[in-house]
Amino acid sequence: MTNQIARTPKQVGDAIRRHRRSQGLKQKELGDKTQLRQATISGLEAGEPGTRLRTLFAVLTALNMELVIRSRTKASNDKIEELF
Amino acid sequence: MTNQIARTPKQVGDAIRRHRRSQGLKQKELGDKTQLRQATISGLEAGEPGTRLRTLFAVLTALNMELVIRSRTKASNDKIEELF
DNA sequence: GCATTAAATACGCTACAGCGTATATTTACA
DNA sequence: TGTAAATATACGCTGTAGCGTATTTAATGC
Repeated sequence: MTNQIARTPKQVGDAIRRHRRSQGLKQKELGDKTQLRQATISGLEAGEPGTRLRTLFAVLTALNMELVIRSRTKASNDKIEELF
Repeated sequence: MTNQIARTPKQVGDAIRRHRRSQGLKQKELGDKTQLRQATISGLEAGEPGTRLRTLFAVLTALNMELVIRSRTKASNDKIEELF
């Protein structure tokens, strides 16, 4: 499944890059959709911790993605999610 | 279940506030754990879109939380998660 | 290999997060 | 209802994200 756990900005960037590429988009094209520069997308995907939530959600929305916020104590749920 | 979907900074703030309170923590105490000011926690929980990922993850870590990044196309999964 | 396209990096600039400190406001409860 | 605790807000300051623009470096295809 395409669900990515993220505990660091780097992991957020990796997940976004995967999703962007799976949709056949270039950083520049994603930048056009979000009113952000190609350089800004680059920074987000690189996991720059100074990236703002405004930027993150602009990109998530453009990629039709969302976050789930949860406790780290999720062993049982994780196992069941493997079914998908 | 305590899983919160977030598509906006505001929803992130709401989820964090819920988790903080469920752990019996004050904003000041959470600030002490994360080296952030009580005012900064206040802003994050209010959903200020300029909040940095550095700040978000400092708080998520202190609260023993994590993010899941996924596609919005999750109807079937969502239903099954209701079992928990 | 070489050309082309994509991604990373650079520079000066403006905007604003987060800081320390302090106060105002709201919430809780005796 | 009054008072203490919790949260929101203010002010001046420093650091840095994101901007436009441009270039460098890396990846892709012929």
